[in-house]
Amino acid sequence: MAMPSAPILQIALPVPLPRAFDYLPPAGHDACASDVGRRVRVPFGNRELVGVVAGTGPAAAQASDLRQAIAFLDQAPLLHGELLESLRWLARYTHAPLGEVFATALPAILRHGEPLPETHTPAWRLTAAGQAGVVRLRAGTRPRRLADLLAPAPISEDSLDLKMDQWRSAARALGKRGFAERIALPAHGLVADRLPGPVLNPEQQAAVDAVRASEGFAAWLLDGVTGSGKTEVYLAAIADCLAHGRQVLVLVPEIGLTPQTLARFRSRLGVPVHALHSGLNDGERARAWMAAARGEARVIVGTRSAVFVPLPEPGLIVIDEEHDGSYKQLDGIRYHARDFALVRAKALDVPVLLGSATPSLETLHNANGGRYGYLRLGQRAGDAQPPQVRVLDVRKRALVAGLSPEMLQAIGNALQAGGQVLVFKNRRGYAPVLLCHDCGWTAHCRRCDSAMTVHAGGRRLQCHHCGARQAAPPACPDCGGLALQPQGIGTERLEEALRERFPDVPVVRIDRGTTQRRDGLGKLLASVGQLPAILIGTQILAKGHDLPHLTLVVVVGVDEGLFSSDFRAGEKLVQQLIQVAGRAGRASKRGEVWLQTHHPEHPLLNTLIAGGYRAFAEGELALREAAGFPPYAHLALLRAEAQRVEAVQAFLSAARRALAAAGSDGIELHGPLPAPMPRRAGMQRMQLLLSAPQRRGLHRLLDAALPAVYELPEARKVRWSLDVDPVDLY
DNA sequence: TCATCGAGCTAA
DNA sequence: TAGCTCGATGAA
Repeated sequence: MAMPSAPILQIALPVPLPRAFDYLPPAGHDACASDVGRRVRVPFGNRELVGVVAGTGPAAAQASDLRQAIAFLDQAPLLHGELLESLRWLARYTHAPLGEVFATALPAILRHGEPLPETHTPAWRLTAAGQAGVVRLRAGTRPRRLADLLAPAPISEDSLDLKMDQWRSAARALGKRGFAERIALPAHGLVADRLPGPVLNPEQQAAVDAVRASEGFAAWLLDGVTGSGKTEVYLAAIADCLAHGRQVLVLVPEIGLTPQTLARFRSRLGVPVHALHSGLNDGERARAWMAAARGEARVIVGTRSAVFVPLPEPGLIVIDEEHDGSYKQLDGIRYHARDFALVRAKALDVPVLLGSATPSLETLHNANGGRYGYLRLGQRAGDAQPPQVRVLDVRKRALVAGLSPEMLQAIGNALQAGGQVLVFKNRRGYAPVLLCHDCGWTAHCRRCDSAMTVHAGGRRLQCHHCGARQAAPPACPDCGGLALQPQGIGTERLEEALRERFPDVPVVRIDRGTTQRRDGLGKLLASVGQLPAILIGTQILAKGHDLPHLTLVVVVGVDEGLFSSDFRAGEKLVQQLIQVAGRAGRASKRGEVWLQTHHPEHPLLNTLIAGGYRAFAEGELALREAAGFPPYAHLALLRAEAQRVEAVQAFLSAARRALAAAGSDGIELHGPLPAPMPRRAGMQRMQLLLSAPQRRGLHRLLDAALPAVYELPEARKVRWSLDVDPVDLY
């Protein structure tokens, strides 16, 4: 069809093959460099796929063997400039196919080839006749009130919902008389009311000034204890960017993006704030993404995947709670949103602000090495005082649902004094194990190497790893005995015990179910108000909502985290402890935090109590350096799973040989070893760990060896994936 | 004899 | 990854 000598399109397709595919351009088009980044529909096997043009090239020798692309889907490239180049970088860094990286970055609707969505918001405005005729409308009526609202400027339907009841019928009435009309307005054409913020304290002001003074790329660590007012620093820095006509991207952890957070940003910035998170449907996500691409969205607040929004007029990237684990994607393209945001900020030449009360050791290491600027907020905002932390030795104590008598006493006292109590236990369900007291049998998941968690007061069993559920057996399946007992404590059991002990006080358990619904947690907390109450929960409670009446935080079950084999377990435990502890005493009352443990002498606890997070982090960094762990070494984990262990073992052994053959450069290979959970959802799992002193060498080795790994015959028999910078080794 | 299932292969 | 082929198995 096309001339054999015409240039061809190199197209990245969403398939797990590490190469681009050559096509002839669609009929009537000549391929040229400006096609790069456009979406195209192409025949692939006997189906059609949507891909993105990754490049153009000279005609292959047998151009007539190539198939022809069906059509371009966009007039102009959808991916271009900085975002396109950063995504290419990400594909190289994760050693993932470019097409899959593009597919991860694009909203689902665009990935599937739908046309670009309309991003304008429906709004109402007065017509000229309306402007002139307002005075003739009877005062006090709804049409008159609406007309008065609309007189200064058009208002979006969303805002009208907030400003006036039953405005729709009034709008219809005005419309009928030709006084008002419904229009589509770009988001930035709308102005919201803007509330003034508090006066910044000197530390906050210094932080804002430092970020503002950055010329081009600069990374800033904002190290501030809970309640020190990091958000006010973000808001001031964002407002400054907006004033200079620049866009801002704000990344927040999965559970940090509450309606309250958004409302605060909206009311304080005076511009529309676009949210991008898992609660949105595909259409809403695509609209927010496109609004950013068109420069209509000025502030984008989103979770992990928001790191992929285009920023044509960038000014600043903020990463709140930068240490949070939810920034790492655990399947598919295993990117780290914080790290990718840094790469983008550098490419965009804008500052990036990393906030945390408990910075990750990677980030601290960068700050210590002078690569990141260091900004500290030492004092709590207002007159809030830091909580008092006590370690409670519960050895040889009679425990009620895992709580010692002193602890129950303390809870009682706090309630008596009119305060609220938070009980933190990082274990969902009723009990972690169901045990037969006669023969020692325990309930295990049939498809995983793990115990089933007891739920619903002992009536149901659930596997937290594969989601399997079943009714709890009435008798022991092994010996027939009736002595089945839930062992250990979960949040459900704590709830039961605390209700019994404190019958006059509301006891609220917070779990996935209660928080999944739109602002379910907010409603739940509102129902408690400021009366004495007990809140029970897992990590979910550690951040997000303000709990101003909390005077006591009780942490049960520190011990499980103290002796974990994962090298990051200590860091995670301490971060969690500090996050939870930070919930106490946010208002004028000084809060108390009690940690209950069987290991009061544990060095981790001692360091933490005596020196705080800083001391812990310095000690931990020294340990990591001595042991050759990140951030002093660079890891990559090759995982594989299959029904049969032999297949997994064979693949990883072959992969190891391929890696060794590519030259080792001081890189250590560990394994193949069984994964910490060797069987999950019926699959046998093993892994091969690569550890390198230098990042460069690690990537050189992977670049050299991975093509051979893709081609291994053993690879066909397993599902495998590579995770560069794995967060946990599971 | 036909239908169904799973393993293995290919895609430009 | 998705869709297809091919060979083995099983019910009628």
